[in-house]
Amino acid sequence: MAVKIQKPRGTMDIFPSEALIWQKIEEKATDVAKRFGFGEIRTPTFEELSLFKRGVGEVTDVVQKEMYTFQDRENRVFALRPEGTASVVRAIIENGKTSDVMPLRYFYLINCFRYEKPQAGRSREFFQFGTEMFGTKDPSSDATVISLADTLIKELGIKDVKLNINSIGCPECRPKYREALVEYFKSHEGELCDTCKERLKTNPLRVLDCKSPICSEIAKDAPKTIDYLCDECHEHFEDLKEYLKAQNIDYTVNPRIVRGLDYYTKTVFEFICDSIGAQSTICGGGRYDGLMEQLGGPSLPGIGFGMGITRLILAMQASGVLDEKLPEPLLYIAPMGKEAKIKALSIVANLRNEGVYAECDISQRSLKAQMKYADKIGAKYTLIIGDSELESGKAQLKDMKNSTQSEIEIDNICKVILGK
RNA sequence: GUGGGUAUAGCUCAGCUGGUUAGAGCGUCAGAUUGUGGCUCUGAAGGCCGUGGGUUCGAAUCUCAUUACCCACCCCA
Repeated sequence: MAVKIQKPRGTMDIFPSEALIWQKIEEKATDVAKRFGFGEIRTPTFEELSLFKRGVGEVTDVVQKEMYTFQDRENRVFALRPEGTASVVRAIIENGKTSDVMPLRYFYLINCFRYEKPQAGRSREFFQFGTEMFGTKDPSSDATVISLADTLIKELGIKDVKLNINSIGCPECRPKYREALVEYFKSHEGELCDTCKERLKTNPLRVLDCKSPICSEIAKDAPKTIDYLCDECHEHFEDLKEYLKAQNIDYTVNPRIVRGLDYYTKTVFEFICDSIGAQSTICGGGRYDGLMEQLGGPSLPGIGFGMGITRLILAMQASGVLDEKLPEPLLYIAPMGKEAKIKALSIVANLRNEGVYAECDISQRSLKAQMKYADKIGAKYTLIIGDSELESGKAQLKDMKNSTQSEIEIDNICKVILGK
């Protein structure tokens, strides 16, 4: 026997009944994005490795230990995209979209790849709905992008979601904050967990959202970014809060949310759903005013978010709103004999051309088996065509729900069915 | 990368302290007097018990390794 081949670790197979949920989310996301003036953008699945190094940040975990990189035949080094933003920025610059009407607004539905250890809500190939807006630094644009995410989450029926917002400042004010933070944690260095001792040197901001009880207790009294914001960032954050209120969006200011991608500035936010396990962030995003310039484009402020599709599905399951059903045929035709089969195929073809889901036997099954099959696939009506029916031109149309039959002209079947 | 748990039929699971041909329910397919589904009944297909070593007269059962899955850390969507 041949050796079985398994799917790569952390990937998934999706079959029709589950794909329905994906389709619903994709349709809804596309629809909501459209209402906010966002158009779809599609970019390559892989890019030059250096794009992500420069875009996401050389010292981030994502770039340092989670990328799928490879060389092609000419020894060019590429990486499967670990996120969507860097590619969009690259595409905007490369295609001169920076001369388009501002703000630029794009959304995407993509697969991303990160070499991680799989767990609930986390896989190696994962899928996200993302949006990017460039060309406005006004806080009302932050509020608009957050509203887009909020609208989609609500329309998908997801319950018990909390919006956390924070501001992590700009290159102007962040160094001062960082300094104060390091100083504070240094005074508690002995009590911190080992990873946090390390983080204190590499990325002190991350100590803030360590989940170890001791660290989080210490972090409670740590200096807050919002107390160290420069005037501009402070005003931006205050305005954002006002604009969120104006749109009836509930939020919590959480001074401890810190994003792991380097490009964020000022506003950062997360939508959190606690009922789906440890990976509870269903949407994360923020402002990245320096990214466009960082990647060789003009200085254009930007803001956006990413939403994990599988996490949305988990959240929808937890909210009990998954009721998608596979389509059921309006008509099933059971032909007896070749002449009848020819007739059945022609009727079914006509109905399909009219946009109706119809089936007839394609497996040489007995009549009894055909009726069973029609029942299993949920056919609304069945029609049996045999020699006598062909001769008389009339047949019994059976309503499968209440078992009633009515005589119809075979040549009229399309009209009758379309009227149902 | 670090921990903990799990692995028997397509699915959900039995299988007592190692003992002959490996079990159930559901599902699939086929039948139950020749052209009518749902209920019931009968039958069939489908497992080298995740994979590879070891202990033993004998391993689904004990042991080691490996792979995958689940959960958590980490990180993030």
